[in-house]
Amino acid sequence: MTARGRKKREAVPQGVVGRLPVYFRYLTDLALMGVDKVSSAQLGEALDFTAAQIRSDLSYFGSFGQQGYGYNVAELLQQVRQILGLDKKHSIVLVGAGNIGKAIGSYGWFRAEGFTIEAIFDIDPHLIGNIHGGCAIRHVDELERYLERHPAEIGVIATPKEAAQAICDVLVAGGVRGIWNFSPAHLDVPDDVIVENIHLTDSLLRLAFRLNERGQNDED
Amino acid sequence: MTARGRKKREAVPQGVVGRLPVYFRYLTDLALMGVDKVSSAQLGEALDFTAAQIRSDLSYFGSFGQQGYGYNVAELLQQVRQILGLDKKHSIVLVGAGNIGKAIGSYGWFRAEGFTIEAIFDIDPHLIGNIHGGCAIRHVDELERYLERHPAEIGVIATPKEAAQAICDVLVAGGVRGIWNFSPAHLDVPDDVIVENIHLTDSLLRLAFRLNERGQNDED
DNA sequence: TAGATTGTTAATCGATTAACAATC
DNA sequence: TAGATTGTTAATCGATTAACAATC
Repeated sequence: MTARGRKKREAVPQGVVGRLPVYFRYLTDLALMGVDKVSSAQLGEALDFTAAQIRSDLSYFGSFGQQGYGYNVAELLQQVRQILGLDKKHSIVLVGAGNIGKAIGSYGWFRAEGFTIEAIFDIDPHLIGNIHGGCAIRHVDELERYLERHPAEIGVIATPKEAAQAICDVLVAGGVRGIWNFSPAHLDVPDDVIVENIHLTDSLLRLAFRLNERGQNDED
Repeated sequence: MTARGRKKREAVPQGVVGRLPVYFRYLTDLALMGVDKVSSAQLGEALDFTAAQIRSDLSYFGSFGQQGYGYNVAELLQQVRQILGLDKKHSIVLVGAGNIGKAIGSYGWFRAEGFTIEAIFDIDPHLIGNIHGGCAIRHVDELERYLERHPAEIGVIATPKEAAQAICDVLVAGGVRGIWNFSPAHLDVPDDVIVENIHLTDSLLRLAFRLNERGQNDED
């Protein structure tokens, strides 16, 4: 196989998918700092992974390095961008204009990486019409009709738990292919829709557990 | 060993820790719905885990079920609460009063589960003195002195990336035992401090990858 | 060339699952 | 009691790591 080619077609393991964004973040930093080469050993050192794991992860997607040299930062970054799908544009509709919704709507990084928030919806009549990041807030009742005319790739759910599944159903019926879920609800979707969860409460509970666990063991 | 006893002392695997909050969330729902018994098979069905995995996870901490019956919901919930450390109070200082900080400060669930936000800090002079969830916002320059007088268990970092490591260092020097990090920075901390990250950008990139991956394979 | 580092294979490690004796 | 379901052991599966031939 020639270098750069896409390789295996088996689903990429969870762990690899989890590490790709970490590589992306760090390579972006290196590029910004003007570093132009990096070895798997150096990457591993900086990110607390083994060098073997990094090489193994990257080899899922092709051969991006050179023996005796390592990886060219700019080139590897470009490859990781492509692997992540950042060479394409991504359209987003955002449901829920509370604090979380506002945080997402105003985070410039997304736009810089090709994610565009096309529309924002909320149920609160007081918010309707407000402009947020160049986007007028519409009433959530219009979501269904909006999606008929303006298909979107990603739906963001930043609503209370109670509303989440119903909104999810509307988004899926409206044709979104991925859901970014900030509510603590466990969403039911068809197999061909991808759900990525940000469960704040779960995260805090994991922290609480680790703190508690440490406390338990210190008692010995 | 008698039932309910704590068992092994090896560090609990990542995967188990990740699932505990899911069990907790679902058991809370069941209890609220007035369900009083549940089997590992039923839990597995609802949560997309195998029954064996659930029994295996729980057995890290003790024996909470009864052969031929299953688990008493209220009792198991109580046990999981204790395992997660929710029977104790947790004090929090929050740094960064932007949208994310506001979202955390105003989320009632935390308080209900024993997490108390003791103080909020920001660098913006315009925000200082504002009251948020019963908490006045202080200038971040006061953080160090504040922690000397009021030790806290958890520090939340909801600042821009650039400020994150410096704030983290102050929090750690001030004695916090855990960091809940919302910035995209990779934080360096001593071994005895626990970091739990919420990397929004990584999460969106994982979603983008899965969408892109599906697209690639559909082309065949 | 000599030194360095890749991509990959084989060995290891750990986590998940299947199976079942124990027993409510 | 008969039926059901636990907690745990052994088998399986998958992911990580170590090692090294290939080669820049």
